[in-house]
Amino acid sequence: MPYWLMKSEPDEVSIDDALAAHDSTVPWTGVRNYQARNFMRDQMRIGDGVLFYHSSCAEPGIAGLAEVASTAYPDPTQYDPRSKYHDPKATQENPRWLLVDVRATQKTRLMPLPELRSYPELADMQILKRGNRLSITPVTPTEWRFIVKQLKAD
DNA sequence: GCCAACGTTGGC
DNA sequence: GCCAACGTTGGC
Repeated sequence: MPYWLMKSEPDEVSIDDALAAHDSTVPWTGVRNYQARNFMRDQMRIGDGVLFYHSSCAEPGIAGLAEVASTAYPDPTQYDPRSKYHDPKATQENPRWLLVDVRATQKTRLMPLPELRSYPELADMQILKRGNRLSITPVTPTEWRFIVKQLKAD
């Protein structure tokens, strides 16, 4: 079972927002990076584990756990001229951008970025690498188990 | 607000 | 296909 870390700006969709949504499920709109899109299209499967990460905020870090709840399908915001995610080059016949549904399963304590950096076990996490900007990154089973264990320890 | 890092664009 | 310019991300 693969695992993922997915960044969301809590001003847009926080873990609380996701838990409050119908079925605790939100469409992961707005991914506009080909590598992240390809992860969703080619590798994500229903039931994959997701670390719900808050980014671009006062205290960035892992804020909850979630799971992939759909396979990839076209992101409707690409067709909406009023959306900031609008892409004039996308057509119904040839969608450029995809999304998956994500179901939040639990809010955890916040595990802030400096704490993530403090664990030697997590030194190879993509999110911690210099210049990392990808909004979706794979997480190894070992990293997943370690993080979940830390989150449940208190 | 700053700025390093990196992806995309477009002229050639 | 190269690569400079530009735009965006995201932590600080």
